[in-house]
Amino acid sequence: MAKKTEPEANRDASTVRDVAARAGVSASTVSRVLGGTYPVAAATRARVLKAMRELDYVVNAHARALGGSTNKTVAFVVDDVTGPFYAHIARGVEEQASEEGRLCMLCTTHGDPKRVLAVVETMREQRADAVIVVGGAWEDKAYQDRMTHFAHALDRVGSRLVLVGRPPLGPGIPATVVEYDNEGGAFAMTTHLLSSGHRRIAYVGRMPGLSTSGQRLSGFTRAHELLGLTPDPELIVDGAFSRSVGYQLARQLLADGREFTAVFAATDMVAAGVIQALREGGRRIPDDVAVAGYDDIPVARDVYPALTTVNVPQEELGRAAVRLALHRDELPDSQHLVLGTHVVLRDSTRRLNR
Amino acid sequence: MAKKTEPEANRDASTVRDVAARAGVSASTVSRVLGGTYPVAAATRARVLKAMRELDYVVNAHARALGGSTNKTVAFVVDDVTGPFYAHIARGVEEQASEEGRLCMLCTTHGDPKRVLAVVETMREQRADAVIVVGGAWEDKAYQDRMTHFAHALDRVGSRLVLVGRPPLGPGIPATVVEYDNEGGAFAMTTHLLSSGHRRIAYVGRMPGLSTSGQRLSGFTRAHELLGLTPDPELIVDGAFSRSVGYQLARQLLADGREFTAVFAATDMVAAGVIQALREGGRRIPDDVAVAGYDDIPVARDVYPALTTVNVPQEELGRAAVRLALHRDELPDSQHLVLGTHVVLRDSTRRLNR
DNA sequence: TTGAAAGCGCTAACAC
DNA sequence: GTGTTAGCGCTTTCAA
Repeated sequence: MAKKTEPEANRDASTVRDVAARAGVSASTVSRVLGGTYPVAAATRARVLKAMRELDYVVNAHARALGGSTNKTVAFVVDDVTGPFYAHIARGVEEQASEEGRLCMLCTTHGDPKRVLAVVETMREQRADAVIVVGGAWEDKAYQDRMTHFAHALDRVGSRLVLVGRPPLGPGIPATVVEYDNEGGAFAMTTHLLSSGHRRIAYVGRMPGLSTSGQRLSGFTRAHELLGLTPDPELIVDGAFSRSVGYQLARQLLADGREFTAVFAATDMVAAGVIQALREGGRRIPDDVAVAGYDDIPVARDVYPALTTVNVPQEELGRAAVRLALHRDELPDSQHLVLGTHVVLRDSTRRLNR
Repeated sequence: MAKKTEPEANRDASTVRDVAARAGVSASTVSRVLGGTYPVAAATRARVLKAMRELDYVVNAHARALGGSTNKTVAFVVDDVTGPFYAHIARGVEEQASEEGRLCMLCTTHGDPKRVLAVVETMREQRADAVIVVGGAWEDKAYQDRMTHFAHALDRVGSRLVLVGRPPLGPGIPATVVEYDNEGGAFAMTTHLLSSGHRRIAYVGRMPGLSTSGQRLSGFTRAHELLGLTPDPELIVDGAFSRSVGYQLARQLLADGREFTAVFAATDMVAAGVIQALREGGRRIPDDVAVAGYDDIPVARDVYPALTTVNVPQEELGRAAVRLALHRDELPDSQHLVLGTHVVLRDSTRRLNR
C-alpha cells in the first residue's frame, strides 16, 4: 500500500502554482506578494498569504537563484573549524553574512592545497556571492597561479574571492584581501622579549613555505636586527601549528640541551604544548623560561600561567571580509585592508633576572 | 567607457549551450558528459571536455538542483561555532557530509530559540538534504511543537530533521536523533567523586529548562540517591555554559562561605572558569577542592591541573547525524542512536583526605 | 492591479 | 550515440 519513494525525492512540496490555484490568482501574483516589491491589492495579498499558510508553502531557493543570478550565499573555506582561531573568524563571517541576508557555507580543507582548489570550484558552481579563504597561503608558484585563476573565474560569474590573513595575489587581480599586521605583531612581541633582557629566544613552529609563518619569523628577525642581534638558527625549529607539535618540539629542545630563556611560539596552540613540555621538564614559567604565543585565542587565558600573546582581531577579520566583498562597488578603494595587532601581556613572560 | 555592472550580476558565465555550440554538439550531449553516467563517444566527449576547459565552464548548481530535486547540501544549525564542543561536532558533520558528496551550510542561532526556527525555515527553502540541529533543547511546549511542525515540513520536501544531543520529539515524528548518554556520564562522574570520599559536591552551571542540563543534573542526583544521599540544594547553582559564568559562580560560592570539597561543573568551559576562581581564592586543586567537567574538549588538557571530565564523542555525533539522515531508507531502525560517554581521569580530582 | 508567456541552466524522456 | 523536446519553480517583461 505504502508507496516507496526515493529518500531525496521532493514528495509534494507546494509550488507557487499550487498557491495560486488555491488563492484563485495567477502564479505571477503569488510571486509578487513573495517579492513584496510590487503593488498587489490588499485583499488579493491576504488571500495569497492565507493560501501559503494553509499549504505550508516555502519558496524554492534554487528556482529563485536560477532566475535572478544571486544566490545569497557566502562561502567560508578553512583548514579546520576546530581550530579556535578559525572558529572565531568563522563567527565573524557568519554574523556579518547573516546581517547582510546571506547564508554561510562552510568548507574545510585540512590543510590540503588541492582541496582548497576543489572547494573553490564547488563554490563557483554554487554561485556564492563571495568565497572567503582563510589562513596562510602556500608560497608556491603553481598554487598562486591557480588562486589567481579562480579570482578571475569567480569574478566572471559575479562572485568574489576574499583572502583573509594572507597576502594579496598581486595588483589588478580581482580579489578582496583582509590581512592583519602579522609581521608587526611578531616584531612587537620579540621586542618585548628582547627588552626584557632575553637574548636566547627559541622560535617554535616555523613552517617553511607558509606565508603566515614567514611573516611572523620576519618580525622576529627584524626585532633582533634592530638591536644588532642575530637569532640563533639552532633555536628556530620547524613544525605545524598544533599543540602536540609544540609539545614535541619543546621536549626536543630540552633533550638537545639547547639554551634559551624564552620561547616565542608560532601560535597559542603551539604555546600550550610548549608550556606542558617545559613544565614536565622541570622549568618554571616565567621564572626559568618566558613563553609567548600568537593569536590570542581563549586557551591563552586557560593555560597556566596565562599566556602573553599577540592579539589578532579574529571576528573583525571575518566581518570585514564579508562586508568588503559584498559592498565592493561602494568601497572600491578598501579592497585591501590591514587590521592592527597588539601584544597582550599576561603571566607567562617577565623580565629576565640573571 | 567602463560599464557599471551590478555586483551580483552573472556577467557571462558560460552555459551548457555555449559549450555545446563550441563543441559542435547539442546541450544534452554536454549534459551527458557532465553526468558521466551515460554513454558518449570518446571523441565527442573529448571535444566537449576541451570546450569546457576553454570556456572555463562550471555547472550551475542551482539549475541542477532545480531539475533533480536534491541539492546535495546538509545544514548544520548551532548556537555558536566558537564553542569547541560544537566545533568538534561540526567537524564530524563536515567530514561526513563531504564524504557523502554533500556541501555543508553553517547557521548560528546564539541560543535564541526564535532564530532556530527561522534558520530551519531557511533550510527548507534551500531544500537541504538534512537539517542538523545541535545542542540542548528548550523544554518548552511551544518550542517543541514548532520543532515537530518542522520535522513534518522538512519530511514533506524530502528533507530530514536531525536532533543531536537532545531528546526525541516523540514517537512517529519524522526526525533522526543522535544522542549521547548524558545522564549516564554525569552519573558515572558523580559516582567517581562520591566514591573518592567527597560528600559535599557543588554542581555549577544548572540551566533550568534546558534538556542537557536536566539530564546531567539527573545523573548527579541519581548517583547521590544510590548511596542514600541527597545533594544539598545550596550547592547547586544556576548559570549558562560559559567560562565567565563558571568563574563568577565559583567566586560567589566562595564568597558565600559554602562548604564543598568538590565541584562538578556543567561543562569543561565552566570548569575552566571555576578553576581560575578557585585558584584566585587560594584553594589548591585537587588537594583542597576536586574539580570535574563535562564534554572533554581540548581545553580540558590545557587547564592546570588537567581536568577530569566526561568524554563525549563529538566528532562521531556529527558523523552519525549525517550518516543516519542520508541513509535513512537503508537504516530505518537506527534513527535513534545513543552513543556512550565515559569518565576520563586526569589531575583535577583525587581521593578526599580528611 | 493582474494575467499570460518567456526564460533562467540543466536533466531526462523520447525519438532518430 | 546523439539531437529534440519538455519541463523543474520562479521572476519578469509585456499586455490588458
